[in-house]
Amino acid sequence: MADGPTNSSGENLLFLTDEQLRKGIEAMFFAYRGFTADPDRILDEHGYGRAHHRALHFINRTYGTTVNNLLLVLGVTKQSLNRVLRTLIEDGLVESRIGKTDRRERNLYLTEAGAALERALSEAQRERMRAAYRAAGPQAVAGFRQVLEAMMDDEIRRQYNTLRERRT
Amino acid sequence: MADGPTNSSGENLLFLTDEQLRKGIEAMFFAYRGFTADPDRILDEHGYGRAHHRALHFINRTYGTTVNNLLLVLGVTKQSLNRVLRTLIEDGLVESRIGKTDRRERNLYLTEAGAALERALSEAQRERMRAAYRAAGPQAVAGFRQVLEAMMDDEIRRQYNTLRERRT
DNA sequence: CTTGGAATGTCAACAAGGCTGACATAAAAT
DNA sequence: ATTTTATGTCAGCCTTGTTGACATTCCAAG
Repeated sequence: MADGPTNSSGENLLFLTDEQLRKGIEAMFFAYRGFTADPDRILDEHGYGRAHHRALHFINRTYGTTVNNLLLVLGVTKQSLNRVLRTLIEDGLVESRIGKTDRRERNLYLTEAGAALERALSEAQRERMRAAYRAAGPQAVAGFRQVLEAMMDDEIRRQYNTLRERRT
Repeated sequence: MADGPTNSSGENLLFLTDEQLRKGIEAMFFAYRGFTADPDRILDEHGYGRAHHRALHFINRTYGTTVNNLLLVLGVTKQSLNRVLRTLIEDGLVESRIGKTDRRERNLYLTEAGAALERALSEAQRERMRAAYRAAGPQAVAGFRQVLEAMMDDEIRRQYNTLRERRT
């Protein structure tokens, strides 16, 4: 099952052929397609795209976040994010309130309808993730997370690690 | 390290909270960004996008593949693929030969220049994958691959499994 | 053999969502 | 008080997805 010989501590003896790495690359590509497939279907019914999903997800996660905050996490330009936000606000899924301390900022919140769509999307995605986790087992899940974390860019990993438990 | 209690065989006792699953979802999102970051930079210098990378990758992998074959793997429409292929052919990175047995088909090959770019792209991507694998260790890598496979759609998993070793 | 359908690939036009540039407004600094 | 900086919005471009229309080639039914 392991991809090469190891010593007792399981470190430093990974012999990785280009072919093994290539296989990993393709696994990542194909798995990501599966990962987005279910929410994509739901989004399509509502006339939205993946960009809307990402926005809903992170607004839900960090209640009252600002536009600036959001685009740091999403890694897109504010102009690009703005288009998506505008439609979500117009459609009544997101509420944008002028900042209390800094009136340049806009604090973002999901409305009831926004929260409902977010729930539907993330439930579909969680369902697939849950099934994959169940099929692979807890040890595999731990390894999965370790490799993914190691694959992130450094600043992003910090972002990722500052997630804290939240109630919906 | 495990995500929940397990019995001796490590199966069937995964208690997955929504928060744990949400963390996995975000890990996937952020890791995929890292995964594509290095090739994206190279592509940008050449005026290409991710679509070109995918085409180069799979043409390299399955030498002489047809357009039809390719778009099944890539999961896009032939019209979309065609635009990308056309530029690659015009730029002399890909050669398109009329099929020998079926003259409707086009067999696709990388030229020397195309192979060189593919090598540069995949080397950058492999380097990140290699670093992540090294950091996480062989057991984690095995788990990573298991979860990714479980996350794919069924037909895609078949595609993925029919990969065979190839020399560049 | 011919003819009608199915398969393969190309061309055209449209939509989503990236991008940069220009700008209004608010805050901060000089 | 005025300049500089930060946040967010509006306009327009480009890549890459989409569907529709079509030419070519193959194959099967008559």
